[in-house]
Amino acid sequence: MANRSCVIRLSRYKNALNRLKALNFVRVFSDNLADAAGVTAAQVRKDFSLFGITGNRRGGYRVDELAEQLNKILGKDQLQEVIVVGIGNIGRALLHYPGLDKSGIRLAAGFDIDPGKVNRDSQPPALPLEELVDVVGRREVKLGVIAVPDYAAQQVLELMLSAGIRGVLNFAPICLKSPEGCIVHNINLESELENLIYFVNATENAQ
Amino acid sequence: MANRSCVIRLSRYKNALNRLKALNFVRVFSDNLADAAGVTAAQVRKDFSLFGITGNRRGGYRVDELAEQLNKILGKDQLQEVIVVGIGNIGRALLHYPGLDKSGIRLAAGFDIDPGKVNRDSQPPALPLEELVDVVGRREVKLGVIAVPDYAAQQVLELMLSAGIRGVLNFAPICLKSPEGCIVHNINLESELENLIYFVNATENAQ
DNA sequence: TAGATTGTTAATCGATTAACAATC
DNA sequence: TAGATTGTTAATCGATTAACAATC
Repeated sequence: MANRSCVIRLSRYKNALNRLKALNFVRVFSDNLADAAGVTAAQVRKDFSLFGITGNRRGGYRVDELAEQLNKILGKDQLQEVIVVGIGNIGRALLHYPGLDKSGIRLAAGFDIDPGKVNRDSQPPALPLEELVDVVGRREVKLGVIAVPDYAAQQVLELMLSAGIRGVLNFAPICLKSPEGCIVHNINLESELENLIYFVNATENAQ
Repeated sequence: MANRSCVIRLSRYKNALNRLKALNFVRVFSDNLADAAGVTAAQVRKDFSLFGITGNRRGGYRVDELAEQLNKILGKDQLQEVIVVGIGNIGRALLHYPGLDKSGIRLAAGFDIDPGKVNRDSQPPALPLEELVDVVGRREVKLGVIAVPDYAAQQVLELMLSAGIRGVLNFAPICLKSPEGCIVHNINLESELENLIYFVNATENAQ
């Protein structure tokens, strides 16, 4: 199994390929993809070999074939439904994030504990939290986003687990651990900014 | 200089320490912090030694001293101002992200190219893009967030650079490279979901 | 064929973990 | 002192890079 960094690179290759496809490119070399993704050509070929993806010696890779293989690895060969819990600033923004539908990801519904946030007619609909288990079970949703305050995040994760969610993106400012049978990735705005601050200071002082 | 993973761990230690402080803890062991951050105790001590942070053999670390040292490394000993460019769904959500002010980060202003988005009375104010260079220069802002559509991201980055921004968080769905003298971190919702999808499928098939 | 690019092996690099002497 | 925890060195692990034979 590949690691997180490797899969992020695959996403980048895939995005670069889509751009090349739009430009009617037929073939691409590991060198080209390396430039596009900001890595070395050896890295590109190594990543591909990990997934048994092969090209032609001397002829590089066929853009369409390669795109198809990467799409399959990244689950883009089938519709992926995602739910969002917490319809505050972040949750609402994610529910209306543009461009996801074009890439095979559908935001199925938002959920909130506040009845005032419910709106069954919006697209995607905003539903009461009590309906989460039912919707997730019925539509076999595998992915969820947590966008609630920190004190509610753990509870929401447990609700998602009981409903059958298998992968979670957590935007709440608390580090949730991946429980058995589920993968949780944490995205913390404050940590990201602190990271940036550290490196800005570090490079400044290095000069 | 530490790497990104290490600095993310420092943020986690810092957050755990703040919680311990609120509970009036005076001392903490590497074991405790390891549990809180989901790493090994050896990792914690190794991270600290990289920054010359020392505790007491047998006595662990003083919570207040340790918190202060980590805060300094992460720039939390001084106010950090941040600007946001692009007042769409994501930009607006980030501008009103709660809790940042409590942690020494101030969202100074939002900027948008659309005059209809301008609102000088909102908190933080929403200003026309033309005023970015002036505001950033006058207040010596070092950090910026990009929340514009993909086709505008590179231009916005260049504007930020010319204004003197040194660290950028890019939420636009295109991978921006760090130019000379500036650090860019990309956060791409689609890639994050693709990542999750890959690992969900990979663990499912492994069973 | 000659030349260029892949696919893979080996070498390098860096980060994490284990172990344990130092010491509070 | 005896016991527990640090700080650091060495060992391990894994990922990246370099190199080059295979081959289109």
